[in-house]
Amino acid sequence: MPELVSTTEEKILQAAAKCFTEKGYAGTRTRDIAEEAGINLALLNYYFRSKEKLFQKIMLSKLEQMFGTILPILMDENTSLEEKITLATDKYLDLLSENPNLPLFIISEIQKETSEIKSILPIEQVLKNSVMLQQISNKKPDLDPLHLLINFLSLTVFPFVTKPVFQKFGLLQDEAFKKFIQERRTLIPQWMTLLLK
Amino acid sequence: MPELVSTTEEKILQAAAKCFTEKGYAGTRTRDIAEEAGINLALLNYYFRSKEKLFQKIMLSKLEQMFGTILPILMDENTSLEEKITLATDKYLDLLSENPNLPLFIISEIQKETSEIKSILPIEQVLKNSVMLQQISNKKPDLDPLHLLINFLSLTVFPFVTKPVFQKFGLLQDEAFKKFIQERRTLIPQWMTLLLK
DNA sequence: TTTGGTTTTAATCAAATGATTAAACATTTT
DNA sequence: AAAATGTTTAATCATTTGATTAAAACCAAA
Repeated sequence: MPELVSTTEEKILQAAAKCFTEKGYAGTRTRDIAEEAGINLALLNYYFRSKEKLFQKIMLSKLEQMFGTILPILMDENTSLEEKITLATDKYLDLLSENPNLPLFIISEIQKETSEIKSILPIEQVLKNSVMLQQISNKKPDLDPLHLLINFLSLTVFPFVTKPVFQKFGLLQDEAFKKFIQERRTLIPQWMTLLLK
Repeated sequence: MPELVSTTEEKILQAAAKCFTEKGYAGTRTRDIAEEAGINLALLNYYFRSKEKLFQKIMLSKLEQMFGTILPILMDENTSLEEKITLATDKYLDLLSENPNLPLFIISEIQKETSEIKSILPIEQVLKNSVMLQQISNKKPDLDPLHLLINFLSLTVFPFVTKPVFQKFGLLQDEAFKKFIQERRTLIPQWMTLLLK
């Protein structure tokens, strides 16, 4: 969804987000970003000092986009587990329909990354004490609740991660994929209910 | 599992597989591969002509590893759906435990790739006519069987794809992850049975 | 031991790439 | 308007990187 771009800085950020998420850090040349943004190559360094620094900015914003959406839902004390699941399904399918390669970008860059991300986003503590994990444990005391949380993420996120594979193999083109995701919007909560029984 | 390496060609192939799967095509320098293999840089070109050609060889072998394991199971006319599921779960959890970043490598490189992979691996026809999809359709005539196939792949493969993320965030270290996967070996068939009811 | 092919090495090339610089241009301040 | 500050540009630098070359080392057959 092309936002209205004004300042040079914003143009660079948007172009960088596009290049990095499509081609990864190593596969993106600073000249790609400059061209995509329609600016002079030197401006990139003028505004962001280096390719690495620019990348950090993009990665951080993508991490916030990815986890900022779902964490508040998982932490909410005032909703039931069922409500959390339908809410999270809806929010995530919306977010990922708009940003299909958001998860793949984060996953593959984190795998390559050597630096410490833990410090900027303390997911561990947040997740371990999350209300949702508690609620799952209550329903299924005999099972590590992480299984069901990962099942939920799998059912929701995995289709987007593998989208390029299916499309390259001629399976599930754009329209069909849209319909497919639309169907899962109601199916995933039903499936999760079954798994929680 | 470090195989016994003999010829130079094999050393290069193994080193290339390691580098490419860990750092991707763009993130790997031919010098990395040479160093990892303990050979002179020029030998890489002597044996494989170019980085690109070497990469194609690795990618093809990884695709075969990834799909060669499961396709025969999905196509088998002589096993029930339930047997297929337990068999495929076992085979895949074994394969992925040995090669944790196999799926992420294939997915992210295919996403970046512009070339045509369809021709070398005609997944589409194979999958669409697979016995397993038929068997799923028989059990759940009202649902696109692709949903359940993708659910199965999600439950099985997704944990490995997101492994680096969880580990970077201090969640699920090596031993815990092993145990986690071990648990899923029996859980996934149970869950699939529920979803097929 | 010589011969003839194969494999390996060190040195080097050309292109690509991240970054910098000095000057030009634009905008704001005085 | 002039000066000062901020932004943009073209040109260039220094490294990195994929690839090549010519010579050396190796090895099996004669």
